[in-house]
Amino acid sequence: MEKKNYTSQDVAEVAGVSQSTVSRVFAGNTNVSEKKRKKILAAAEKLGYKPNAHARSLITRKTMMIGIVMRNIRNPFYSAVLEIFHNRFSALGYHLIFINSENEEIQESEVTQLLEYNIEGVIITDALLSSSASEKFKRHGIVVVLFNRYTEQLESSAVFCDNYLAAKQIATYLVELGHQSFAFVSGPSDTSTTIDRLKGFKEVLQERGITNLMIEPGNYTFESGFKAAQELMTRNKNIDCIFCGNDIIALGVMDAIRTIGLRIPEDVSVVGFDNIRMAEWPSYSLTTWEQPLEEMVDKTVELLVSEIGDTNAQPQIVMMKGHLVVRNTVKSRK
Amino acid sequence: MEKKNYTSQDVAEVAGVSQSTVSRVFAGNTNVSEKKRKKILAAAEKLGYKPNAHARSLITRKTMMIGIVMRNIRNPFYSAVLEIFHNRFSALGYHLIFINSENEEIQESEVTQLLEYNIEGVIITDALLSSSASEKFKRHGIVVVLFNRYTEQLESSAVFCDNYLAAKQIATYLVELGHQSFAFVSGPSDTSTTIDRLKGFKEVLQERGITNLMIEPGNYTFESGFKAAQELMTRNKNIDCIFCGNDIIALGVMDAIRTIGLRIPEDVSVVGFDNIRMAEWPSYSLTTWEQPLEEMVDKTVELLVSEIGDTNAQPQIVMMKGHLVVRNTVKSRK
DNA sequence: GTGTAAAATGAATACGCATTCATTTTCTAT
DNA sequence: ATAGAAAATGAATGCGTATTCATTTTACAC
Repeated sequence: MEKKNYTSQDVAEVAGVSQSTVSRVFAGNTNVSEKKRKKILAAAEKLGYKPNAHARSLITRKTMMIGIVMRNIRNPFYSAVLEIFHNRFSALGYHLIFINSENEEIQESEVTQLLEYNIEGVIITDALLSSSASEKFKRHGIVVVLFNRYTEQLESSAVFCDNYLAAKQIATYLVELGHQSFAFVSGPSDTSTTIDRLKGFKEVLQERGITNLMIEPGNYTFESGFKAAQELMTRNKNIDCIFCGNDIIALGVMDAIRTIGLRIPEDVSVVGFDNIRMAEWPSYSLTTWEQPLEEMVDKTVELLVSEIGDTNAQPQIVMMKGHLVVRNTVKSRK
Repeated sequence: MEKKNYTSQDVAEVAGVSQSTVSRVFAGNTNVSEKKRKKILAAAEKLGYKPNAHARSLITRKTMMIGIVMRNIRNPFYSAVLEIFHNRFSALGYHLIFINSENEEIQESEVTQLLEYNIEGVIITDALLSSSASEKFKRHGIVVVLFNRYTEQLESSAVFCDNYLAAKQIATYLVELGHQSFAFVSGPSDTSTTIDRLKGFKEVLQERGITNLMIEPGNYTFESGFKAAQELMTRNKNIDCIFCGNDIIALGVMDAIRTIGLRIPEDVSVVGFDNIRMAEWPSYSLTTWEQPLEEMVDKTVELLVSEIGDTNAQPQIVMMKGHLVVRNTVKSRK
């Protein structure tokens, strides 16, 4: 059993044609007679020939590779994101190089590796993009699109939910249902999602003259939500609603509250963000904000692909809406 | 702002040396004088040069790329698996091409694409490997290691938990606590995990002369667990324990049972498999079997890397143990 | 200083393919 | 049948690198 990787030259010899013609067949070039095409395909089949993507990319300058950088793949929201991105890119013939950034910021070495592979674009989800990294990508003509994030400098395109507006609507909803004492469990304080969600929430409360808002830091994990809720409820027993930076925090918050012996929503209302699948599990049945995940991914892919084709495209910011999904974790207190 | 991708030739000209010498520096070859090395690095820095991985792989015949095929990334077990695999391979300088197989079996087109990229190895997790695909990989000298799976023909290495033994111990545990009426919610019936877990469970019951075992099909999702439990409990109200094919099924089963109005573990005991993080969430506190995830990944990586280096390595089967994690979903009925 | 071994260097080449350009073959209109 | 256009083909070339081989430079012992 041979393990040799056959080349287009080998196929050409078996088929009795030139290497050029073999190449034309596999590049989808139409200028090949049907007779030779069949001969070539037969020879290729016999040899088990497949084109070498690396040699090809050297000439075409297309690698059909996209980098996707995530930090918290264990957050079900991002598992779903990854799945959908894969489906979309796969359909377009692109391949995904998966990078799980262990640190908040994407690391230099990770950037370098992506550069060496000449990826055509990169999607940054819940990791931070340093301006140094951003510049490197730009310098090498690699398209960057931020997903569920944006940077102030608007140096790369970004697709995200209007977190500010969503938080305002959630706050309004809670206020109008008669809640009095508010708490917010945040994600990392340097992420745009956290900043905007807090900002919108705070603003509405201020407008309504409500001052008792407690803010507890979290990091978008169940454990941080659990701890935050314990902390909050011991510091202030009057809290009657908690807005959580994301769903996974909300689940932790709910478990903590129940562990203390309080009931949801009778004693405390809880609202999440994302609408991950678990939010609708009967144990939680969480009222939350649904991000239009599929549409966000679609738009991201669309932006990325179009910018790959266009060397001097301008960065675009796409903000989506989403909507409140009412389940059973909020109670009217009027 | 130039967007040109500079080559080793460009660096050579700036540094006043030959292309060979530049290549030597970036390939880590030591035969370069310190003086020229510095000049070259300075020139490379100035130009923003980076080696081209594709051109390099053409010569070295090493792509440093590994394919990882998963089917159900939304199962938290596999999110964790992906994260750990990435960490390990990243440390070794390998890159991960992520494939989310939408079908049970890895598709021909996916195999072809991986082949064209000359990946050095592929890890198949919860997808099925057709013998046609397996043969293709083998034919092209691509190492295959199955993770949490194996095939009867032993044509590729595999790392998995001893599901048969684990299921036997779980069955024994339940029997000795005095349970009388058993149910099993399975995964897809053609996976080795399902087959072995069912086999071990069944055998112990037979040994003990217990015949009332109900088997309900599932597919390793929450929804399937939920539905299965509804079905089981309406068909047979006496069931006092349910062994679930994996944790995510178990969570669905628990929610269904509680929705019906029964209590866990007072009315029904539930046991899962995997020990995903959610299993220890207070809402569930699931008794389950822990798979030694990190060790399994480590072993898989070790096997893969060693087989990459050794063209005629023999397939190895590595079976690990794991252990029961007792929480609060099983009650003694004696 | 000379002679020799070792280290450093550059020219040339190959990796596998797509593409350009020149040439040959086939097709169409008359 | 023949001119002319169109299609098909092959030879040659280059993508960016690592590596071999021959040559030059340096280091070292005497």
